Amino acid sequence: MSTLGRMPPVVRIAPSPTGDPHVGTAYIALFNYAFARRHGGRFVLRIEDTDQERATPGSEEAILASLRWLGLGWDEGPDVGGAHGPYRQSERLEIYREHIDMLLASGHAYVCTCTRERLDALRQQQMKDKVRLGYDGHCRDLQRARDSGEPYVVRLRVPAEGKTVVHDQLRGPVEFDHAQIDDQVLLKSDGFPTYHLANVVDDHLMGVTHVIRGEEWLTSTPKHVLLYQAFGWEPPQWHHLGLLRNVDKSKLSKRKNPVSITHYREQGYLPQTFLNFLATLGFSMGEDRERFSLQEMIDAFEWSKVSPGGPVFDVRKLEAFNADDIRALSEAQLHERIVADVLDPERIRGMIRLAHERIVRLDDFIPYVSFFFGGSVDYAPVLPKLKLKKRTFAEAAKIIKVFIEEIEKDPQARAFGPEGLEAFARAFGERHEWKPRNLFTLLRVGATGRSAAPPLFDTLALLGKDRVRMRLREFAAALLAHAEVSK
RNA sequence: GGCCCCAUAGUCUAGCGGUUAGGACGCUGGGUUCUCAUCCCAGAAACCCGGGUUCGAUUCCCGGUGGGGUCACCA
Repeated sequence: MSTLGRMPPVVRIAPSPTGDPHVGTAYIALFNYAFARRHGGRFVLRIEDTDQERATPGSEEAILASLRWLGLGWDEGPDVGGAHGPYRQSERLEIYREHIDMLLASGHAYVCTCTRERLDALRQQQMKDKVRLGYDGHCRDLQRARDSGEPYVVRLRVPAEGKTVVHDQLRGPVEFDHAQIDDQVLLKSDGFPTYHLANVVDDHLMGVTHVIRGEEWLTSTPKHVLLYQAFGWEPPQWHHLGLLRNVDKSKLSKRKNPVSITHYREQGYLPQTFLNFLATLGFSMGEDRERFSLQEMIDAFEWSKVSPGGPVFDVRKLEAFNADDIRALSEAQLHERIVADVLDPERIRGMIRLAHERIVRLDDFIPYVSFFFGGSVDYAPVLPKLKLKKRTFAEAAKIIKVFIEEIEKDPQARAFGPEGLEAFARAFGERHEWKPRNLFTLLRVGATGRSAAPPLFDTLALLGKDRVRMRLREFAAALLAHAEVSK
């Protein structure tokens, strides 16, 4: 019989610093936090920075700041320390190496020297033959040496026969045939562990008793169970929460929705309101009550009150909650919130820098920078005046959409700094045969709703990625609508 | 496509074998208000389909359908 139930639980949130702090991270963190606090347990924050290619500078700080803003504090983490550190996976490489040695020695893992080319070809062939995708076990029984100088990875030796059952606390037992499970890479050729290895080793070493995470992990959980068994450790209790969705029901993504917590903060949603809204997505108090504080959620938290489906993140209800809560604030409190979240000194300084040479009187400042605030802008006044120089409105809409897409594919543009954006935009224009002047006009109007604005790339950077993306999406739609009526 | 998860109004949800299927957002109509917002009242709107089990299924079981996730040296 497990002893897990009697000990205070230990849970964790394990974000990957690959971009802006994601709403989904806050969502998962909230449920972990509420569960831990409900039972007097520990909440650990661990940074999963094992992907060197996707690591983004400043991302870790932004994630910590966002969670702190929401009031989801952690007991152990990279900034506060704790008994099980370090709390950044990039600082735990030695630990993973030792555990890889253990698995190799016990035969639960093996060295694989297959090249990318071979694996790519294999995948192509499997897709062509319409058979299950996955590693074919080429190196499985070959006893490859690690010291030959040849690049290698280490793979999990999944038993050929049988099955593994994941006892998900929200969904009941879920069975997976071993024939369905790939020989997962545990150690990459750059010496870094993959999520699967690092996650299991760290969770065990940090004493994590309950893994509360998104449903996207459910299908890889049998691999994790196998790893616990290989090490001879007792696995934690699994809880896979439904995934937040876009309005079209697909997994919440920046392509279709603003997803950075920073964006919601700058838009002026109150932290406790934002949390309350997230809580109603999947958790229900009962008694027809949906307005409650974090503390009230903690006091009432039970898994039976959590539903497994993936809820749509519909900002309209959040808006209603927020309006309600703003009304309930005193004037002093409202003042404090506006100063802290909307008039953030750093953002204001950025606006002052841009307005400095362009205003006549001091109070021109507010109207001049007004487009930096708020969400959508009205394109109706500028659309009739927009000159496209031999391009149709449909073409313009198209290029805007492609622009939004390609931002994410470019590391420089993704970071959303002025220089990176400009370099990207110029190259983008060349690639798609759009003159900078015409392309930039389009971007300016789309992002600001004005034909005259401060230098484009400083402006975009200061507006923030989510706001720009959201407005450009709406602008593309407005261009299309305009094309229709002017036919 | 294989495997896995999920399924009550447009959206978030309550329900845990017998209910006029409840609440919230949104929507519609009306009232209060100099306008707007607030506030108040009223209304339209849901159990995916087909088989079982049962005296009785929204509720339990099976199948289908639909949606989602996942199949990387990303997490």
